[in-house]
Amino acid sequence: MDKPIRSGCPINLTLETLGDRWSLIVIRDIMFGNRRHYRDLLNNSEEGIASNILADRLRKLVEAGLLSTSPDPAHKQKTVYSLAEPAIQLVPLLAQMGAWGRRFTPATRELSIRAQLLEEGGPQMWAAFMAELRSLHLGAEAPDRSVIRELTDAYLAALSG
Amino acid sequence: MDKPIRSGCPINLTLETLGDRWSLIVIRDIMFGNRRHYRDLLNNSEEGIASNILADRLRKLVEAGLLSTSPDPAHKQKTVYSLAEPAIQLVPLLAQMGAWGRRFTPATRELSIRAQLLEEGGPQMWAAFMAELRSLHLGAEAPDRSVIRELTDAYLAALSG
DNA sequence: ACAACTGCTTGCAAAATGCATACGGAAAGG
DNA sequence: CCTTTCCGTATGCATTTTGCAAGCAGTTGT
Repeated sequence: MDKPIRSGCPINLTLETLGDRWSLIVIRDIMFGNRRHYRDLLNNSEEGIASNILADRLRKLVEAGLLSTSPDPAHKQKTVYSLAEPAIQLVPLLAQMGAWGRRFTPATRELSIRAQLLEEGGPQMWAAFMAELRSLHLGAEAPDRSVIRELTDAYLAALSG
Repeated sequence: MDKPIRSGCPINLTLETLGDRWSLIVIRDIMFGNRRHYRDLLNNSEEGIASNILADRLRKLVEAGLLSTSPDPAHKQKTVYSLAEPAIQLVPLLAQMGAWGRRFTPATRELSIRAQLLEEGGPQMWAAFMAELRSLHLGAEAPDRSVIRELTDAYLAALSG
């Protein structure tokens, strides 16, 4: 059942886990958009992910230990998807991806604001963001600083500006 | 001919450029292994890339401005592949990928040594590495520090240790 | 002269992706 | 209640991507 590992190189293994067009998109939406349900991820997907692909990726990411699921107490049919610690530690990777994309791809201004903030904030801001994610997803204590609010405010300001 | 862009998000655009199983593997081998020719990339591939996939990726990466080609003065049939500036600026991204893979995947010890060094070296070491790559690939002046040698020495030591 | 090597292509099978539609059950609105 | 909408998927099917083996015309080393 397990597909064979191509090599023990950490870069290769990261690619074998996350190196497709959708896995990191799903994690990005959960992380930055706080989308916790399947429908939320499906309908508010900026890129228009297909329903079967989304279901498949969620299943694989749970299997790989990057996400966890729990029933939604407020709605018997809903499943809540949460980031596990390995996914939370993708913050620096996603920050670098945003930084690179901002420089070398035709990213739009509004969608680049958050990447810019996260790049300028550096490792200190990433750590604050991860602390906040541990609070939102793992039940850790809430930190003082809300990076998500900082990012969202900047994004909304860019939209209206 | 151009495939349509799915969204202007910098993370998505980075994935559309590099988010497949092989593109970053090819860049990694050129960057860390200094493999500059097609056969070198094909035969010394740790992961066993297929010849048609390699040819396709090299073509796409050149098109995307990440690599450039030049004739090899010493061999009329050989093409030299060089990293362009956008690829050199993937160093921080690859460093983060190595760091994540080292923590959360079953990476082998020997192949993780370089990732560990690059992680511990931090942005300062990344900058030195990029300066060295600009010297090797873009004809810039040679820097004092050779990060490639540091990495290779550590790797060879790990092999024999 | 000849074998080995150069970058790359071709044919073809297998797998992944994309899209529309369907699902049984649960919630929401009248 | 009763109907509509919403829930997280599954299914069928076409298209695209990947993977593997073999081949090719020209160049190089022996």
